[in-house]
Amino acid sequence: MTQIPVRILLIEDDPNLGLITQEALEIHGFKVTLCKDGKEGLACFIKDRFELCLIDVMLPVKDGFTLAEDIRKMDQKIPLIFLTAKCLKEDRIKGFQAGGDDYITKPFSMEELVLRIRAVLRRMNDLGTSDGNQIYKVGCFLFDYPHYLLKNDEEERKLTFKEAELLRLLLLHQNQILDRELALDHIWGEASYFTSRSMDVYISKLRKYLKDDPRIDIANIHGRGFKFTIR
Amino acid sequence: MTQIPVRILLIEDDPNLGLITQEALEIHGFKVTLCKDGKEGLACFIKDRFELCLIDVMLPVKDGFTLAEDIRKMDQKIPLIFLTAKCLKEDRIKGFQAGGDDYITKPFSMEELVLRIRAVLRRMNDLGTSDGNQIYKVGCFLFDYPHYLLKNDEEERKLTFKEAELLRLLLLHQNQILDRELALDHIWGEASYFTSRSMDVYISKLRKYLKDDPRIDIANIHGRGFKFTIR
DNA sequence: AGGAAGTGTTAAAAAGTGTTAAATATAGAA
DNA sequence: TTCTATATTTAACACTTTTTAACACTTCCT
Repeated sequence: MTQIPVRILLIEDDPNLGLITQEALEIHGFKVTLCKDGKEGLACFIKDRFELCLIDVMLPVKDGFTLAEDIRKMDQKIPLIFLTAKCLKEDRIKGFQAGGDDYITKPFSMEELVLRIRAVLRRMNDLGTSDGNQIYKVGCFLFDYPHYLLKNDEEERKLTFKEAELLRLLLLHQNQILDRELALDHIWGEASYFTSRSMDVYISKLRKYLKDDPRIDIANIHGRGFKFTIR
Repeated sequence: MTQIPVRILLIEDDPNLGLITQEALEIHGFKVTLCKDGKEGLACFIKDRFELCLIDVMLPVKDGFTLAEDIRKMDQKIPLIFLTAKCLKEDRIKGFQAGGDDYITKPFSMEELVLRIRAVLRRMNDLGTSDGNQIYKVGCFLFDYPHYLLKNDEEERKLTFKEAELLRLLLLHQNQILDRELALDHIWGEASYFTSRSMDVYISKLRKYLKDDPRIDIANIHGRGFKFTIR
C-alpha cells in the first residue's frame, strides 16, 4: 500500500521562518507548498489540492482570517491551523470563527507544530469515511465502532462497550479463530471460568443482534474460541 | 505516589538484539514485552496494554510500517518509535507517515534509545499540561479553559472549576476512554463511591450544557469511564 | 456408549449509571 | 460576624450493563 504524503499549504510572509518550517515539515514526511501572502495563498489553493493549511494571521495584501474564510467557502472540511504571533485571546477566537481548527502561538517548536498537525489530521480521519476508518460493513449491517453503533435499514442499535469490543475483535479476526483467551484478556482483563461464561452470554447477544442477516455466522470452535464468517 | 512502570511493546526479529534491548530497558525501569514479528506484535498489542511501541521496520510476516498503521488504527495516541537499519530518508519519511513519533538508526547505543524513549514520553505528557493551546473548539462551542468560559453563537456560560476541569480532561482524551479513576484522582483528589457519584452529576451537567450540538456525545463506558466524541 | 468438559440461552442478581432535587459547604458582601 | 449566592455533595429512584446461576445440549475422549 503506497502512502500518499499529506500536502500542506503554508502561508507565511517571513521568508526565514517560512523556509525553516517548510524544511522541518518535509523531514517529517509532509509535502509543503510555501506562499508569502494571502493572495498568492488563495491562488495556490485554487490551483492545487491540499490536505491541510497552515496560515499566519498577519499577512500582507490579504490577512490570514480573510484568507481562511475564502478557503472555507471553497472547502468546508479542510483543516486550518493558524500561526499567531500574538497571544491575544481575540485573535484565537477570531481564528476559530474564521473556521480554524486549531492555532499555535509563535514562537513554537517544530515538534509542537508537528504534534498539532498530526492531532488535527487524526481528528479528521477518525470521523471521516476515508480508508483508515473504523466503520465496518458487516453483511447488511454497518458497525460504527467509535460510536458503538450497529445499524441496518430498519434499526439502529447502540451497543454496550463489551458488545462493541467483542464484535470488533471478531471482525478483526474474520475467517480466523478468535482465541478465547485473547478476547478475554483484551476485553475482560483476565481469563477465568466466570469471564468465559460472561463472554458466552455476549456471543449469544451478538448472534441475536445479527440474525437478520442469515449469511453471518459466529461459530464456536470447541475449546479454542469463535470464528466469524460471512458467506 | 507509586510509579507505575511504563510498559513497552518491542517488536524485533533478531532474537539477540531483541533480548539485549529488552534487558537494557528493564534495567532502566521499563516493563518490556518482546515479540518477534509483526503478526505476533499486533496480537500482543490487542491482548495487553502498553504506553509505547518500539518497532523494527524490517520484520518477517508483517513489516514494521504496516504494523504501525494497524496499531495507529486502534490507538491514535500511543507513541511509536521505529528501529531502522537504514539511514535512508525514504524510510524515515515512510515511518512518520505510518504514524511514528521518532526513529532511531541501528546500530544504536542503549543510552540513546532510553533518551529518545524518555523524550517521546515527555512530549506526550507535555501536550496536555504545557501552556500550549488553552482554547478548544468543541463542536459549535468555544471553550476558553483559562477563563472557564463556554460559548456559542447564542450564549456564554461561565463554568465552575469542576465543570471546566472535567470538560478539559474529556477533550484531552477525545475519542479515547477517560478513565474514571484518572479523572477522580486528578480533579477530586481521591476516588471513592461518593466522588464517583459527584462526577456523574457533573457529567450530566456537561451533557446538558452541550446538548445544543447533537454531534457531541459523552458516552459512558460501563465500569471504566467516559468517552467524548464529536461526530 | 458414557462421563467430563465445554457451550447456548434465558433469567435473575448485582453492580454501575442518569438525572433531579434537596442538603451541605464555601466564599464573598454587607 | 452573619447573610446570601453559588458550588458541590448527598440522597433517591429509575434505568442499564454486566455477572452469576441454572438447565439443556454438544463435543471430546476413552
